[in-house]
Amino acid sequence: MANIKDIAKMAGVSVTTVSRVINNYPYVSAEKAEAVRQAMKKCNYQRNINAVHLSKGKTFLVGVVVPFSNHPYFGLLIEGIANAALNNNYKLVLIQTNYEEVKEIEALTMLKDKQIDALIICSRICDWRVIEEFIEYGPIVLCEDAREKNISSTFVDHYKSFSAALNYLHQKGHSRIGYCIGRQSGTNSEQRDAAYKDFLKKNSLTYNPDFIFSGCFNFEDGEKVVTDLVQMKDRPTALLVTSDQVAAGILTCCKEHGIFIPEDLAIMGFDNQPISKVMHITTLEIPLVEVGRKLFFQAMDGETVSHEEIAVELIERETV
Amino acid sequence: MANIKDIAKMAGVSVTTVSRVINNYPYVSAEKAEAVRQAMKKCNYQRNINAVHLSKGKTFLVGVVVPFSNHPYFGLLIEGIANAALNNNYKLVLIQTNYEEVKEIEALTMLKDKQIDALIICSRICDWRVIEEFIEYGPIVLCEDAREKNISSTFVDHYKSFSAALNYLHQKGHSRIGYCIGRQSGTNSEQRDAAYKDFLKKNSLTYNPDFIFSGCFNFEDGEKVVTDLVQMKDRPTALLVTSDQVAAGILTCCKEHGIFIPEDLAIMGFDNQPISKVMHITTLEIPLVEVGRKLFFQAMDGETVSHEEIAVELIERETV
DNA sequence: CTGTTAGCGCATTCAG
DNA sequence: CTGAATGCGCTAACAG
Repeated sequence: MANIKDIAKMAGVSVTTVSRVINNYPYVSAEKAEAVRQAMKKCNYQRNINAVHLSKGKTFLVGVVVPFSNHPYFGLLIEGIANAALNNNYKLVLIQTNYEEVKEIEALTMLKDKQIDALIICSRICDWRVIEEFIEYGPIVLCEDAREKNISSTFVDHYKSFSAALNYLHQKGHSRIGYCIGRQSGTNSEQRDAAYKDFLKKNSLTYNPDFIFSGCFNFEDGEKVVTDLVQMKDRPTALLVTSDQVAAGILTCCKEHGIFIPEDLAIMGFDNQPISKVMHITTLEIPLVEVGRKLFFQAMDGETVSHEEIAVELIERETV
Repeated sequence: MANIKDIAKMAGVSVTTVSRVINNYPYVSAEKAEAVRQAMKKCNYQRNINAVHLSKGKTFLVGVVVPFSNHPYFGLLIEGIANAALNNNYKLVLIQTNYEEVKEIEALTMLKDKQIDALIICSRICDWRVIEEFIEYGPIVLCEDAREKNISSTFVDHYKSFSAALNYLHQKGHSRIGYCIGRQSGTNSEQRDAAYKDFLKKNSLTYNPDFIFSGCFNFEDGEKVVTDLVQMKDRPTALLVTSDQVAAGILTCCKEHGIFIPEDLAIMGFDNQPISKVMHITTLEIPLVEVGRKLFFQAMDGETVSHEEIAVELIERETV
């Protein structure tokens, strides 16, 4: 395949001139520019982007770390990032970690390698100290409350929003409240658990470990929850479910087991995914696409560290 | 940041030797190797991957084109590709097209640019002729029946499987059968439509355009279908739904409208997504993760053109 | 086992 | 407005 030198030769100019027309620089005479364009067309010339990257020290690639890509929560986040990226001539490198630390380190290494210009971690698994070692190599952005840290983040204050949800449920008359969550570790989960425990304490309620269901990621995980629920003698009367998908699954399975919503069990979802609207699930809206967009722009602005808190909104429907 | 030359100088060897230890070549004396390793550690050396790429003419990046990433169908496909890729030291570049032709061309251009080593198109929007122009630049793999074409593909024969599903429904006593589909164009959709029309003809049934619902991608799209259904005087008695998500949405909304499944309406999904199991939806299983895996390996094997047909399996549950 | 040297393809001073 | 020369960081003949 033809390279810039070939084109230069063919057009009877220097490589510099070719480079200039490729990059739309001014100060090239019309005739030479035209000659170059002719030559390029004739050879079906395409510049080697790797050479550009090497030369410029930039790749226009941004890495995105997610545990799974086939999950609506991350799907929406990715969508937001992808759209912003594409509009800014950036491409996305998706790193699916399955929550394996090694994969996340691989992603970090890509930043160090300069294979990507910046890294967005949608859900962190590595310890903060290992992340820290990489910040000198390029912008790293987190989707969790990192106000204490010296890297940018876009996040919802899960302590605050979980508290709000809890209080909402309480004021609706519930005092036996449980919650469903994905993984138990992680900043977000820890914030929620803290909110939960503080809520309990404040209202002099006792902590019941059976009321906490972890490993709840997808619709189908709602089935396990209901299976457990059915076998409990003292069931919670309300459930805070950190994903609308799971809430939908619970709702569906409850119907099968004759558990009426919200009479027997109040359910509150999270995210305001489309499914929650169809199923009339009361939920806490999180504008994930917008979060993704913001994450991207923070990743682009490697200079300044900023922390954007995203407001959530309670959407009252029919499951509480 | 230190480069290979600095390390060479520091270790008192040549760059080649440094390169050799970096790449674990044999034939390097233990002492020199050790000296190099020391120097690398001391400088926290990291090789610039772009230089490697330029030098080798390879990027270990494979592009994946999907219309949306937050869709369970593509999510599963991506998962399969991503896992295979990661196990083979390849990274994934995700190109979300939203079914815009330009985006797909951008992806094709990345191949031409040599920014990616191969391209997997999970759902094609471009005309075949434009794809064709790019095959000289690197392996392009399609997830659709491309047996007539000179590029590799992994696919299910949608004509065959749709026919099988139709016959199954027919033999269950249905003759008023409709179907729900994502987009109407595209190889897969056309194959299905052909199967549908042939089925109708063979059984002397009349074609009713109202029985075809397009734009059905997600759970929430089931709502529209049911809204339409409710207003029809002569409803179909069975629906073939090309996505379990949509089937689940239809099922859920039907319940709300007092339409009993399968008595009033039989529903058959596609893919055998987890949600179909929870909701007991009869479906046609497509091993998407496996499809993704195969796509990746075809993309890697740029030499040979192969076509892998994937068998589907009918999973009988309770909605037919 | 080791080093020299010539690319990989392009961008970018710096003179003219 | 133009081009020669240099560098980006690394790999891979090739010669020893």
